[in-house]
Amino acid sequence: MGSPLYQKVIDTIVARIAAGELLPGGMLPSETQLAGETGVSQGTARKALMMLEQHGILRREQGRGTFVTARTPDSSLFNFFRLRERNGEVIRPELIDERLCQRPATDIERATLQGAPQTVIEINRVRSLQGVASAIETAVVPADLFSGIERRAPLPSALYVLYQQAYGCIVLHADETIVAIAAGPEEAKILEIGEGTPLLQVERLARDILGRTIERRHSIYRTDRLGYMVTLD
Amino acid sequence: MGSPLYQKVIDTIVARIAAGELLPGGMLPSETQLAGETGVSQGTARKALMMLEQHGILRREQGRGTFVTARTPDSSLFNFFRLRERNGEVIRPELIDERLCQRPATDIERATLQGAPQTVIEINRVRSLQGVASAIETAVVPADLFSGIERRAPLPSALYVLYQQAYGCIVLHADETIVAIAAGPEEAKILEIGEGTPLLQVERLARDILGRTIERRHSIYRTDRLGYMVTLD
DNA sequence: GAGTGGTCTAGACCACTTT
DNA sequence: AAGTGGTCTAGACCACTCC
Repeated sequence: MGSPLYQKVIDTIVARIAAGELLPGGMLPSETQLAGETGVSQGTARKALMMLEQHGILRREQGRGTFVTARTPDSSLFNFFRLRERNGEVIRPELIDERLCQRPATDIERATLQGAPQTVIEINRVRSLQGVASAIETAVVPADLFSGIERRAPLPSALYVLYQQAYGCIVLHADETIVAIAAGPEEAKILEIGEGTPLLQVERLARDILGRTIERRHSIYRTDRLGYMVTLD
Repeated sequence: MGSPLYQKVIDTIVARIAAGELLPGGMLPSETQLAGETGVSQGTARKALMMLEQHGILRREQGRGTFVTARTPDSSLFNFFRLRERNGEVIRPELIDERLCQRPATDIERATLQGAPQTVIEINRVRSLQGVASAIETAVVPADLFSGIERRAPLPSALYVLYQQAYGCIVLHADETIVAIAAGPEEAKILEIGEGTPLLQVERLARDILGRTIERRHSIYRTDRLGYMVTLD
């Protein structure tokens, strides 16, 4: 094998997390223990741990230990819900409507979602921000990967916490395409705005810790008082 | 001093780059040389170099050496111009109009831009994408930091390359706020669209290698055929 | 072949947290 | 006091690039 030793250590840790042996929030063995288990030196185990920390998979605290990053409602909100007040403050969205349905996957869903699923679950939700209906979200996930999710309704506000806790899918990364659209009759009615009002449309592909695309999400936001904040580097 | 040794190494390298002693694209001394110069071990110098590589400030190539990241027109386009075709392909924008003016800074500009400038340069440009006027950009920079920039008109398409090559400001990071707006009479005329057409408005604060906010940028995009692509993690 | 970064080891000491 | 991660060192060997 041409891969470095630390990569093997990384792979075993990621596999253990994905398999549920290491639970989010749980503590890993110490550097020396891990080194012994995997047959490498402490420095090499350390390198693996530091790389996983930088990927956001682990959290390390001096004097305490190394822990699996838990996707809490707060961290999920902060990382993957990008609507902010104009001054940058985080907003707590409120769920005001939710519908789930199971349906055949479209071609593009089959082509992009993990496992090329024949069937998907579609989750339609409307969120209210500061008392104003402001977001229409449609999440689509493979039915086989998230079997039984429809029986868990009503779902928590932060879906990614559910994905992690109930299905072991830790969402770490998302690619988004943002465009401006005019409100159609549907959106106008739900958001209580005039037809033609400019809205932000965000298409998201979310990937989990294993790099699998596990969700397609289509969101529409009112941005008359709020802004969608992102970072480039 | 309570700071680790590698931080000192990082600081000296960043200072040398900011001072123009190390030019973008230029090669740094080898790990062992750098270790000797700064009085640390090779491993410590290595750690500093790796951290700078992860911040995008350096680029390391096995067998060749370590180089200062050069902001080329291509890399600048790729990193900081996020309009893409719907399939994700990069687009080369064309400059079709440019105006510069010098004016007093507004309160918010003085509060956010490096050095609390009294005077700023405003750069207004219109870009065409695939033959269609599609972007109206307004960049505002401190006049003292970019003195004489008005005499360089017409400016290159990639402003960040100019900032780097002529003024030593290496832009590495940007925070953006995105909202949907309706085209007003001005935008409608320039972009040859109907008033009220939904447009994407992006407000950007760009920071350089020293963490200084050196540019405020206000961009308006047609997104009827293109999309603004970003990544979250 | 000489010089570069990439990997790996073994061990030392420090700072912090917990008991 | 014991255990954890954080820093630092010194040295080895490998893979790659360039001459």
